[in-house]
Amino acid sequence: MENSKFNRYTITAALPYANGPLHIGHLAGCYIPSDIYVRYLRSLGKEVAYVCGSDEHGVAITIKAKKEGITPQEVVNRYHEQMKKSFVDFGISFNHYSRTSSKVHHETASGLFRNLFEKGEFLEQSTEQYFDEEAGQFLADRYIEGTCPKCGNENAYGDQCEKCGSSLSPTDLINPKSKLSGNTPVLKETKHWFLDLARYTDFLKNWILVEHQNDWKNNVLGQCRSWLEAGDGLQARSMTRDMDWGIPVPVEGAEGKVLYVWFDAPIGYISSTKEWAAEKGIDWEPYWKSKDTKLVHFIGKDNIVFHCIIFPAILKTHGEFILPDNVPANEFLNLEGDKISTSRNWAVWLHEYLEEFPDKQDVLRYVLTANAPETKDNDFTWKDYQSRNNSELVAIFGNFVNRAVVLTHKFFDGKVPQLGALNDIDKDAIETLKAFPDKIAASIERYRFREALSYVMDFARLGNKYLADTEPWKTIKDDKGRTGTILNIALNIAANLAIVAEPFLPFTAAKIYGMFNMEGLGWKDAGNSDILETGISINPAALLFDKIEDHVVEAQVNKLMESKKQNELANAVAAPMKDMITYDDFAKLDMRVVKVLSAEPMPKSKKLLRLTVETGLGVKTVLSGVAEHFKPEDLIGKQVTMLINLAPRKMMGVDSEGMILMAEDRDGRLRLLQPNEHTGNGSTIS
RNA sequence: GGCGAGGUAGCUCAGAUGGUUAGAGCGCAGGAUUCAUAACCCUGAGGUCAGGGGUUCAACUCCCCUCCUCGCUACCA
Repeated sequence: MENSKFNRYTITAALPYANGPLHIGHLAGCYIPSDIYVRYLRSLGKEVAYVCGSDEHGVAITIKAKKEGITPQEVVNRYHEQMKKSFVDFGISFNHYSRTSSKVHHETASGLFRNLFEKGEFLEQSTEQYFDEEAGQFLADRYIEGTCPKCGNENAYGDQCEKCGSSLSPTDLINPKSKLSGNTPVLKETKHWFLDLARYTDFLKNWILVEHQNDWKNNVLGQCRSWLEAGDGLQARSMTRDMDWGIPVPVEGAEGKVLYVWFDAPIGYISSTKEWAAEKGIDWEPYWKSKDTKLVHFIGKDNIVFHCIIFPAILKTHGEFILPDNVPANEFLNLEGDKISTSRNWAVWLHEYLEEFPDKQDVLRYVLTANAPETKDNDFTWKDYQSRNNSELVAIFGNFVNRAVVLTHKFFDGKVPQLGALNDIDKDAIETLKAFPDKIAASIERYRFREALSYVMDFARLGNKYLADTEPWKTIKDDKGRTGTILNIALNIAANLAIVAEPFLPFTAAKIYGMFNMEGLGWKDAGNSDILETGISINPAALLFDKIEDHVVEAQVNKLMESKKQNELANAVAAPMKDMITYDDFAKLDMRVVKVLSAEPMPKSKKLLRLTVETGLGVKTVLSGVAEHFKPEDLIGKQVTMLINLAPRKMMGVDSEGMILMAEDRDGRLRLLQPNEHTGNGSTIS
């Protein structure tokens, strides 16, 4: 929407989850884009509240705490401080960085819940959940472990199996065990409060798919469409959980229950704004309730549903709040071709980066912006990092500023020389200079930061070209006045460059401001060719960027390869032995050697093959999830091992009458188990 | 399989509402230059715009089908 109708801005960046340090994916996903946007707005002189904070609730944190033998509060305290420091270190310029364990946030979130509750917005539903009788509490999905019904992994969680990636519900698990006591949990009834999202479907469809069809990003609209237009519509979502870590549900009869972390997290933006306003002694409400406030949520694509569907539904229902004008979600950043992963240590950690690349925050900011995953997943590679540093930041940007300053010191004693008569080259350069700020601004306002940044580089190129065309090192020999004119213009290009680069490269801009003794300048000054007054002294040139040598990035790649090796080593440990069983348990299994008669892909399935086998007791049909490992012709005619007395199970409309046994390698590859010589079909195995 | 997002020069990516010889940066090859961190500046070579149909005077851009990648979702008894 047009900015002219807005008098203030509330800009939010996704609350980072306080269970680990920050990495480059976090920066690229939402903190750098939001920071660029905010710095630009401030440069324009706009009123901005840029808020964020640590997301400290949720089960994952309680599990981590338990594992380390400390309290959840101790876990979040550790990461809250570390993340907060990383943001400061990288120049992410929040007005306020809060945390969801704060008092203000507890009050705000329960207040909002209470408001919806009193309006009768929640559906109260009782469901059966696993309960640990010894610990006396209901178990979150993640607190239940058991055997994955799909791959047999004994350590699958109640919500998903990390080995085969299936998403599960706790009742799917075989032999569920409580992670609290190790006991088998029992099913017990529990009551929860659900937000009936289906009621907002029409409103959301109109608001997102009609009103914002032209100004929201494609990937965001697509995700919303897939939720809003799904066959069975929006499902009611429980806004409460049985847990003791979080914000207590402020309703009678809700003892031992807390607000769902995704209910309370976005409200953290409001709480953070409140804290900031209170410190500043101003009213927070206009930032969330005035129609002339522009609210923008910067997030990663994993958060789209919460920020475009659930949170707006909550705000809308409350009635007093404004809705986001835009939710410019980024896609994901990969690292050297692989998905970034905290648990696999496949990441570039911000705190480590700064230790190894001190004072190079802007280089990372630059690379992550130039290659930001704005429209699709992108890959960060150290080679690209090096190349962008050396051939763009050093060779174009840094080099230009350095040339202008060095020449000025060489020929004019470090004082801005006087502007004389202008020729066509000068006039063209000044014209081009005037046009850049608007061009860059237009891209920023459309959330196209990589494009905006490329214009900033073009601006630096203009400076280099101007020097190459005018050749002041030649004119100095017989025309000092002309040389002065050239350098005056070149220095003013550099000064302008600092202003438009500031949102992207704040540390570098500050260095240039320091070199030129510039103060109090903003976007409104950009485009003028007389920012630097004649006669003022500028400081000696200091290099803005340094070349990065091959061995430096090679070391980084090696470091990553090392963690990959460590992971393989960790995975190389064979799965632990299952519980002891008796011979009788074993004897119940009827395993046979069978021969595959036919095999064909199951229509409409990626993973299933439909096999018919001769069991010696007749032909049986088996559906086997091996289509990604074997072609039908790899199996036909082969003898394999089969469990034949497994109860039939219908899949995709076909009864599967047993299970083909496979060996699974640690890399997930499957192998057939075959007798070493031909054996009669139906031979027993014991 | 369903839904969503992508598949454009060696690499990373741009290409509103369809319209002249499809663009940029990097890399590469020539040239020019020496103020500058051998950097800058100029020129050039590279693409049947995943593939196949269709609509149109005209399609990278619209429609249909197929293939590939990624995300969510279902199916590994």
